[in-house]
Amino acid sequence: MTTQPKYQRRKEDRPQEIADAAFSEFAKKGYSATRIDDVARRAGVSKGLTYLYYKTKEDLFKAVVRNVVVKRVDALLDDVETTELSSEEFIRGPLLEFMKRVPGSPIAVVIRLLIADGRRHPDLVDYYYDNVVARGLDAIRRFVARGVKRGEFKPEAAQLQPQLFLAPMMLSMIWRLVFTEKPLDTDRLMEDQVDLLLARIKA
Amino acid sequence: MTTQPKYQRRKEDRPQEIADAAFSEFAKKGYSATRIDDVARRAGVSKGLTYLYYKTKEDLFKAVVRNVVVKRVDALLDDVETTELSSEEFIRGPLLEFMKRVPGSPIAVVIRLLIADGRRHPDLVDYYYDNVVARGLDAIRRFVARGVKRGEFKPEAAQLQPQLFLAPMMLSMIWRLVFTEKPLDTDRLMEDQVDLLLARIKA
DNA sequence: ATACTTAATGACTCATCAGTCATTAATTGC
DNA sequence: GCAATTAATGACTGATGAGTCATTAAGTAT
Repeated sequence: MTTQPKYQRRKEDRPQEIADAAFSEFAKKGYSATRIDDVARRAGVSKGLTYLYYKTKEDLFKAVVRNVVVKRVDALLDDVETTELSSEEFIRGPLLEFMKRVPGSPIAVVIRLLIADGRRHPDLVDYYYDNVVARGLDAIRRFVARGVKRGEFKPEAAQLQPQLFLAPMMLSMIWRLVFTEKPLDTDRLMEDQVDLLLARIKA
Repeated sequence: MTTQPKYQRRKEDRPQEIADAAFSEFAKKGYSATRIDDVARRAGVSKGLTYLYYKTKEDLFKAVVRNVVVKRVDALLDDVETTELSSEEFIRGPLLEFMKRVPGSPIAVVIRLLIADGRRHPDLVDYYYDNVVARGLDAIRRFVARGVKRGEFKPEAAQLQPQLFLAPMMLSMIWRLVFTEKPLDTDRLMEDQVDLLLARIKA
């Protein structure tokens, strides 16, 4: 019987594992109610190790948010730029699908964390705004402009605030976060908004 | 020179004063970052007195939410029932005005608290849902139904989810809470949504 | 005036938890 | 194999803050 080691050294994987565990804990309990001890236990490491890779709890929090955010946004934005679909088809297809997924995704969790604790982490809010919100809104604007240029949308469409597309998604997120068990057909909400908007802007 | 007393006994006013102070502190820092000591100082009383009127921090939190909520909702709902205006006039007038005020009002602060800490206070969420959300949604539904009956709206209007009216208000609230300094014409957002909806449902 | 009731105080306790660091042991290089 | 390196541990510290309670003194009744 070989004496099995108490642990293995895995300096490449630990930071990611700790960040993943932290995401789960933050998602479950929010920032301040989450204890580093719990994060460590979930990641299967000691408390001390967490501090080897992340100097403070705040550092860990920021790493988690950046982590979750960066991965998700790029795919859709690329899609917007390269799609072969007509504007209406793209909106009713990939864009709607994306929006429907958001309220149940980790993005919703990050939003909750930003709402709850954003004021204590202004640089994080800025980061999120620059990398998600600004880019997303800009993509919508360019997409609509392209539709106008192609003659698919009326010229006035360019005047619309892009947030109008996202408002039901936002409400759906909040609804699910707060009133988890109360029913709401969030998919239909977003479909109806798309209908309203397309009826208004289609050429 | 009369020796002036160190304090006055004002058992009628203290609870309200403490709740008001707590609202300000919760609004500024969120639930868990707020210390009872700060609440007491702001209310001009000692920490111990807070515990005379509110057994725990959680009790105080609940009192604050109920306090803010109850006052605001009734006025508008009465208005919906008794207005002499046509449906469109009412929507473009009093309803829109109300919605525009919400993102900057204490209601927004309560929403933030519910998003951040609602999961630890499920009975509070229920209370809020029953007294604000359910009543508000129901009022919109009845209002639309009345418009249909009067021939102002198409019959299909009754099928709309009332949340569609509120989505931009929700987004505006969150935007202001998180991205305080980033510009967004939240008033126009709500006006545009009302335009979209009226265009769809007007008879 | 005097005794009584209770609003109000603030020093204290106790639990929690972020962050430290001396120690242990897995791995690497020779 | 053996030493050097450093990933990883976990007991400890110090600060913080919720909640307590013995004490004080403002108001009230007699």
